[in-house]
Amino acid sequence: MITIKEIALEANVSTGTVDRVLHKRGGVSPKTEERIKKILKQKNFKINLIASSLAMKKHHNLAMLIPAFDDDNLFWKSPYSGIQKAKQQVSAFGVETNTFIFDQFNPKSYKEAFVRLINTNPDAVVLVPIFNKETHEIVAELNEREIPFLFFNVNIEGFNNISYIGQKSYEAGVLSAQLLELCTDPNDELLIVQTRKTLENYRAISQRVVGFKDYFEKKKAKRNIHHLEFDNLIDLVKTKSKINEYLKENKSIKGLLVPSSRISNITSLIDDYYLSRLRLIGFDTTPQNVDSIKKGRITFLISQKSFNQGYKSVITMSNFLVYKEKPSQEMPTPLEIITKENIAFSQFDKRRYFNEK
Amino acid sequence: MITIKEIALEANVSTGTVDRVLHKRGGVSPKTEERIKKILKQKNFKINLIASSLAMKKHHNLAMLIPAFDDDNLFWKSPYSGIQKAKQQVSAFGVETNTFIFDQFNPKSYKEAFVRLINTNPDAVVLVPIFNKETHEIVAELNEREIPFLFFNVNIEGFNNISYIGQKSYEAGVLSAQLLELCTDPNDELLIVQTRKTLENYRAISQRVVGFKDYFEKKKAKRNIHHLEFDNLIDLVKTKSKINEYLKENKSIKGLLVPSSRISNITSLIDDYYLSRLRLIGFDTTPQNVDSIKKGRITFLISQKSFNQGYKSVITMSNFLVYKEKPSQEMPTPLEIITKENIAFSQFDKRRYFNEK
DNA sequence: TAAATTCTCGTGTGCGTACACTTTTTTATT
DNA sequence: AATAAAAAAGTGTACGCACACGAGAATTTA
Repeated sequence: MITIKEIALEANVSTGTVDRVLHKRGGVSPKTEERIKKILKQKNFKINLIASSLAMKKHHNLAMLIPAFDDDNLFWKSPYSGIQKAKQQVSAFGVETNTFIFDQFNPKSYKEAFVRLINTNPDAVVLVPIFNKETHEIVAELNEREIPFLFFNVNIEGFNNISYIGQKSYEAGVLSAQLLELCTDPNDELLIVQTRKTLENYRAISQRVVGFKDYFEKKKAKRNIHHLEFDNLIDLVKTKSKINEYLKENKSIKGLLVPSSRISNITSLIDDYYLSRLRLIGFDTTPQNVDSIKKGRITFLISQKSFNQGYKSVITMSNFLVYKEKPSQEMPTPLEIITKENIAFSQFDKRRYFNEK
Repeated sequence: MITIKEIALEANVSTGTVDRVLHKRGGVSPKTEERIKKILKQKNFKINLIASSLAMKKHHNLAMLIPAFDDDNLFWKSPYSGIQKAKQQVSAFGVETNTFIFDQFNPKSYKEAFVRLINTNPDAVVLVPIFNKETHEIVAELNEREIPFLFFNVNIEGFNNISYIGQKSYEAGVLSAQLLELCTDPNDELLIVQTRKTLENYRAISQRVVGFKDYFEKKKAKRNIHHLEFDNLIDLVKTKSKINEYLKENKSIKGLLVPSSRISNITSLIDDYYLSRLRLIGFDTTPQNVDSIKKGRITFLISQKSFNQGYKSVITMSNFLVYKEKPSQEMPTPLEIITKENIAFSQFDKRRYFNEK
């Protein structure tokens, strides 16, 4: 391994001068610079990132703005865990992470959390831009202060975020259509069960539905697709009877799609009698969904590996801060297909990744 | 961030003593050790891995023994790429990696490559134990020299390898059965197409077949399962007529399983007429298979993420060398389900992982 | 020739590791 | 009980490598 020292020796300068060339900090005569650059190239010098990180020890402040999770809706627990894991790792590089939590159904709490966040003077921000209007205000503030930011899990187009890390919703919908097509007959009818707009990340969900429908239209494989929409999931008795009633009346429905992470809430309401004739597809490996698929009450889950999303967001932003490494504008998460038979192997490997880089 | 220095100060000892406690190197009185441990815990001390790696800088020699790949069989290209990537990362930690290649159909070349390998005096070995008898000899030598080793991709039981990193073949077979069951009707018949014993990693392939059959037996979902076996894939004309003939005669066959990575070789022989009525499942994302699935000539691929296997093997062994971190005896790779609609998102993320650990 | 500017050097810093060395404690011997 | 010898415990510090700053040297400009 070639070190700066060796380069310096060869070029008849000190390590400091080589370092200044490496980091383009100026103050080196063109002649010397050329000479050093040539030797660097010739010897194929690569900065030792370990030593580099140790020496820098700049303190960066990375702020996260993400929704809270609770027993009722555990979806956000998983990215949160990913963030926690990444946090430990980047801390060795002098990147401190502070997480600010908001209520995903309350735009006001989103703004308030952001105010708290911005008061800590972050060097970069990772956020889940759930609310459109408020995000405009937040981004305006970030731009004014020239703070780089990236979106994760939820995307809104038209901002200068340095990256988006998350699922492509439309494509996820297409995939769910393909799977349902494969495991039903051409004449079977399908049912989409949705919850009301305000209950979830509506943009992603509706994109999934569009992708789902487009799939059949493009293939000219006409299917009769039914819709059921519920205002809430609180009045379970009413919801239950409504959905079972519907399945009773429409005997040809053989496939069910829940385009949100709520599929296990839905399947728990369906009578076993109807359940047994259905193929069921949902999204995200929430603890409840995992439980349901293990029991055979869900056919497929499409996972967005939200643990990895959280993890990757922090790592990506940290790399940007520490190494000025620009990420690609979009980093789509894999569309992982989960069934009863492979779920045991899909869990994120909780052991340390390591070394890496 | 708490440093060793601060701990030492607090405990009234030198940094050397703290270090000895941290690494259990002995030579510390129980009383002092207790005191230091208490302070470590209380202050929640975590080793700064950056500084640690820099300080160690021992030079480890990690040797790899893996099969070659060529245009005809590209399977081993992917783990090789994973190894290459990991190589770069661990090099910063003073772990050098040397790869020795052998012909996967030639036991002699396996032994020969090993002789070359052992002459470089490696500190640890990562290998693909394709040949049973020769592996016994190799392991004997490794044990005598007390060189730790791990298996990847191919497993043989009964050795003292520190870990196995790869797919669980039986479970992969079970999964393929579930998928075929889901996308065919209960009365449809199924066909398994195999190549001859010597052509591939036979152990894994037969385990997949066992898993496949067990799935239907355990569910008491009797299926008529046909078998076709080919001696080679060279006499394409003969093979082609044989397989099409068979499909012609057995009109109820609606699902096809190729339990190796050769599915695209097989599907390319099948007439479109028969292909269109079949659901097809194969293994591994070789370039040919990827091409076929994109064209819709394969329904499902079950990928073992062999890139990751290679990557993980190197990382795991490197962690063992550098940090004495014992891996679990078995590290199963995810059983990734690939379809036409999600393959674009399944490619291993080639960007740097980073920082991690 | 003095002053200003540009270039280069030397070195302390980050933090943990490991080895050579000194100090303390224990054990054995008379 | 005194002393020597051996073992155990603990100390001090050079090292890994890149980074960046203060200061000095060389060059240019006034």
